[in-house]
Amino acid sequence: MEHRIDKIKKQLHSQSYKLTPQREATVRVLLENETDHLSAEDVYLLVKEKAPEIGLATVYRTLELLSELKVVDKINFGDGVSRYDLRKEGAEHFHHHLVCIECGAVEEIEDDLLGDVEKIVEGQWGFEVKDHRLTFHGICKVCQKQAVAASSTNESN
Amino acid sequence: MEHRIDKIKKQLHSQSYKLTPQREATVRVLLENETDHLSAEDVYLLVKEKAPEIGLATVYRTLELLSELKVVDKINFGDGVSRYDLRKEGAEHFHHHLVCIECGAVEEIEDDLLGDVEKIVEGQWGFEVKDHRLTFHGICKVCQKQAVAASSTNESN
DNA sequence: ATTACGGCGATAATCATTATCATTTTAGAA
DNA sequence: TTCTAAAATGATAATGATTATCGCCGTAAT
Repeated sequence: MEHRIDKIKKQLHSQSYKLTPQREATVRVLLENETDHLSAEDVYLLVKEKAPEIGLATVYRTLELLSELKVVDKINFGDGVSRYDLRKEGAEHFHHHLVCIECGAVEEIEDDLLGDVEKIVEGQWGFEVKDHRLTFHGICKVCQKQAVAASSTNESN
Repeated sequence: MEHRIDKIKKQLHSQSYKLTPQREATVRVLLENETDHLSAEDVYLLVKEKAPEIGLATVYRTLELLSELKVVDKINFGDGVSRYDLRKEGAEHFHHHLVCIECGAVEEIEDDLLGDVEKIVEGQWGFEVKDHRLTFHGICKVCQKQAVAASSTNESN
């Protein structure tokens, strides 16, 4: 953890930004909730537990800054809010998401699934790919099971 | 065009919705600007040219309705607004986008690039894919050329 | 003709995000 | 260490997209 904080600190310094206590607290919250997809409000509430004096605007500013530095990715699942997702260590590409349309659960996929597709896009469309966003919408394992269970209960229908 | 309007009319009727003049005017605007990615405000202004009495709220309501019926897809490129994109005739899948980070141009790709990837997701993660969103961010052909031109002009640097 | 209801337009309300501004903190320079 | 300019912060106002409300209208069935 400290290692990753240090790394982010260096990234900030390289652009002559500082790792202020507020920024550090925000980064720690992101690290501690790496598997979630927190909104700015979520982050704000969590940071407040450790640093109650922080303001919402500062959280927004910090998330925006981290986003510019590509430390986090700003994503949007179609509900009205932006969510912030820490890039994995040394991750070249943005990871992918599986969003369940039943329960809303979001699962992450780290594997690079798009290598071939990117080659096609670059070759066939002459488009120089810098990043991508891939989200699948569908039914997660858990909800599939529940659907099966529900249909066997109501077999009379 | 009339054929597609008819089809949408039937889709509405099948859920006991009506194709009112306002809804028809909105659909026509979408059909006439099929290659664009209009925001609700954009649609509103265009519909107003034909039907000046229409209200913004009605446009939002209509777009929401069409979205539920899967006649349009609601997409989000990270600027603060939702955009609405007509599904192609008989398109099984949502199409993909290439967004240029230089000039903001958006190109569409109709080809199904994700067949193999979806198989992996279904097989390896047990996730039942219903739909997907794929957007590449990068540099479009035009901006690539301009970058080359600019660098040859400034070769002294 | 009456009524019930879906749909409408105008506009107020909401909610996430951004801008403003006075104050505080910080990193060097003196 | 003290001073100073720039950067950062917190509180809050402003913005802007979207949604909710509400009174009214047109239609279709009674």
